[in-house]
Amino acid sequence: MIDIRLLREQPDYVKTRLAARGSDLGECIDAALALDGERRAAETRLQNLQADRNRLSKEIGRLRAGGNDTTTLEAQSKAHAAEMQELSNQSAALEEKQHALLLALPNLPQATVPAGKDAADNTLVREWGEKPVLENPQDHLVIATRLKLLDFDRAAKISGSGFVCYTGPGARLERALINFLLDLHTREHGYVEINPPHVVRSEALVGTSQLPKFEDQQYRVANDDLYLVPTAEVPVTNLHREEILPCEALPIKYAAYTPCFRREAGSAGLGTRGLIRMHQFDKVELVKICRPENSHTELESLTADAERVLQTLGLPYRVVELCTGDLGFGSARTYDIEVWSPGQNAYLEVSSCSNFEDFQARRMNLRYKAEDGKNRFCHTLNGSGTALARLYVALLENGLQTDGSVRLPEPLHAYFGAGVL
RNA sequence: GGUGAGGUGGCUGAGUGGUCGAAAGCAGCGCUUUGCUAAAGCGCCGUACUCCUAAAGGGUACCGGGGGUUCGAAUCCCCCCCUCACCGCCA
Repeated sequence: MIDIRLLREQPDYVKTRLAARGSDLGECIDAALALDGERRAAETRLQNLQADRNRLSKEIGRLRAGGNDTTTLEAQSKAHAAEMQELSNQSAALEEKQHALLLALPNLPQATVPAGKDAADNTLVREWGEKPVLENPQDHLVIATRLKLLDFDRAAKISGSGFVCYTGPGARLERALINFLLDLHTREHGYVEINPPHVVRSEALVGTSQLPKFEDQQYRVANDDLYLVPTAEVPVTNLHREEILPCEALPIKYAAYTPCFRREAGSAGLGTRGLIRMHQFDKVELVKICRPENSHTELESLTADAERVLQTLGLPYRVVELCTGDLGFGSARTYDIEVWSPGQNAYLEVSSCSNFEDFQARRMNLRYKAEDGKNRFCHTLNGSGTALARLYVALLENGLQTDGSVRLPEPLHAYFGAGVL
């Protein structure tokens, strides 16, 4: 959520920065500012009346204690009751409208984020690894079907399209990847492992800005008004919602595995074959909560931690920085890590490492107590430690041998128990 | 699903309808004493909004949320939410 004060004091600055995202939010901002003015006028008037009433009430108390008559003062105090009621209703209504508008505004991109319209304008930051030379690259779906790792047809029977059933060694490999990632991040990168609830309240989704704007992307459990998590970012970031953290507790680093549920309503990509885009997928997420002055370097190290996964597995990848037009709703800056997929002959996003600055923290009222005693908003960051389905794709396609088998990278052997599928 | 107990400032925890924004303690900050540490003493120490060009300084609101009673509500009444405990049912 954008600071209303920034909006009030530098509306044009906010407008130009948001305009870089490509959607014109000028009207929305003007509306919020107009409401702000109205609200404050009503509040000021109300507060003056309240001050008046408080003074009279005190006076009445004093007089009564002395046994004096107070009917005149009581009448005076009552005189403004109707107007006060009206003003109070007004300012509450205005406040609510303004809040709704503010929740609908995306985060400001950082000044250094390259300007651009869509993914085509993202900038290449670095590349790593050698693409394997394959005589006959195959799509992961072909490989997985031959090796009986996945069963899409039966998954569709029980859950509909967009779901997969991992079978036999296929299921075992998925489990191996989860363990491998959690161990890597907790043992070598200093993250604390979290296993959060997979179903959350709406407030949690508001906190990480999936709601109110992206309601139609969420799976809702109607009976209890709960939501299936679209990413572990939601429960894990919200762990400290409404808290004031001691400054020495920062940075907080969490790693969490959860399945992720997304309706992908209106998504063109859902037609994609295989594992690339599904309603349910596994992910190991990294979340950091840090001090504002450190969030810049924390994003770099978060990205490095996520890259380390691919380096350890020897999978070629590249890092791109998202341009202003491609940036997610809550993000001020994002690096995408894209793994090479020989079967698609393209790069696939596996990790999205974002700095939300204080955008989420303001929504969650997540603060820390600074050395000077002031409570300040934290900065939050996260990186999808890896969308496992796409990592899975990359492993199958990059590890394909001439005999049709798939060789797994050595670091996985301890988890999978065999080097070859 | 049933019953009970609770929700007060960063934390713990008092609070009779009228100087209660709220006792006390802890934590924090400052000062004094001290060679250092420790200890002790004294003082300061909530948040949001708002008025003011700004500072200084005012004002208002906030004791889970929302209504109500009242000149006046942390305190009385109603509804809701949440937390905890126990019981039942199921895994």
